[in-house]
Amino acid sequence: MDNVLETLRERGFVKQCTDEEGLAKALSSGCVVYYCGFDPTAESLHVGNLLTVMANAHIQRAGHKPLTLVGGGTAMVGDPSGKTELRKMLTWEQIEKNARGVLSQLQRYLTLDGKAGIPVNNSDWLLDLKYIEFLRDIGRHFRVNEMLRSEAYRMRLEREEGLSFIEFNYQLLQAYDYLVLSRKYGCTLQIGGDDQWGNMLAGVDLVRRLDGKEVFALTMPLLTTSNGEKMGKTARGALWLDAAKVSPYEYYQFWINTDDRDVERFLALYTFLPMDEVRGLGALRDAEIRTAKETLAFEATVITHGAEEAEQARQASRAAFGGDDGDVSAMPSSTVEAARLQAGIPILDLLVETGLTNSRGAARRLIQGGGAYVGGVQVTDADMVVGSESLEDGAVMLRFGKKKYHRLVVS
RNA sequence: GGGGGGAUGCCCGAGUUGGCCAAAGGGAGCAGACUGUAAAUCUGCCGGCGAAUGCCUACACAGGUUCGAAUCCUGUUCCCCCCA
Repeated sequence: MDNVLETLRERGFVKQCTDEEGLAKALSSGCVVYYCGFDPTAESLHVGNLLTVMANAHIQRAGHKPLTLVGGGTAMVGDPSGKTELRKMLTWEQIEKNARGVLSQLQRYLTLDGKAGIPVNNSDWLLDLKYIEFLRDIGRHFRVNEMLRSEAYRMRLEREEGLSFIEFNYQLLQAYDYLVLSRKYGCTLQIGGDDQWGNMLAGVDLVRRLDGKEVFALTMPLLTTSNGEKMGKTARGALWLDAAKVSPYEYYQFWINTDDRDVERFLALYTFLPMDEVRGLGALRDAEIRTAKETLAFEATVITHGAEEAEQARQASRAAFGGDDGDVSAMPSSTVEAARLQAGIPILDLLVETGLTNSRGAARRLIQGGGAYVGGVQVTDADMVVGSESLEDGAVMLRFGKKKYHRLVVS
């Protein structure tokens, strides 16, 4: 069994580890049962979660067994780690719904058949906990001074918003999860984002104290782009992995717009390409690096949405930006009745209806700024009416700025 | 429980001797130029509707004073700090 830890390190996944040597040894001497938690705070995962998902995939591919913990119980409480403010409480119904969505997404990246990988949900053991019992058995092992010192809580204590007691409990619950999984499945490794470090250590300590067992924790770095932005965040919010929220085309666009400086790093983290290929692509310079970005976008889209969708996204992307070749059909589009187009549709209405802009005022400003195009021709008049003369191959191609396209297909 | 402070547009943050406030400034975002669907830079925009010097909605929530309130008063909610 080759050393996954080395692979992870080489690809940039490793941030902190409780005992690297010990872990390397464990990983190379047999199948390790490991766990990684995802709190179902939304019905879909996003690119920010993708890093740990990829790490999970590498470890499973190396022959180890993941327990993917969807935190239905912990989501009832809410993790303050890395959060600058109290997040709003979710209802149980919402959490359950989210949990189903999250789990089904994880199945795209990992084999979770109950044997090679096992989905678990901490609502199974957290929801029925007895308060006093829990305090006596688990709570007494936690030192508040120590907890307060941890980065995760300190940040909140320094802020105006403060920290509520319910959030303060989060760490105990996560630590308890580790204990349960250790006992029930022989789990000996927890992985997660570096903001989880404190919670993970608490778990490692708890298992050692109660059961005298040595278990490991391994964190992934919290990525920021070279521009200093949080990875996976766009102005519109998170970049979701759910095709219904973010189409494969948009997803592909996100990746192909990667900053030059991030290309090699992202290829290593978000694709399964061998490292020598990654380095080769990362060495490209100037306009050539677009090739590398295309590879990144394609591979990343394959992993999340499948080869077929990725191919379509690539074709659409080429059609929009690369010239004439490519297939336009995967571009964002909507339909319009032939009769309506015949009669003519004001450009302002069209821009709003297609979602390219959210108000007529914004559309007007866009046109004044010269950023709107119909069929490749710049719109100069905000009162322009689009009619069937703008049709090309049964559709009208609208463009908003440099990067946003929309095909209006006649039905 | 007592006392003090605070809640402003996507975020941060001015503004609180009532009108000049759709609200300074910064960031983010969008567009234009330059480029390589990159970065940096410069320019414009940045609540909604609108052709508009116009209207509507907005400064935690609900009322009130006033010709007129983000700014004053009352109540409510939430947050922070000090004391218990």
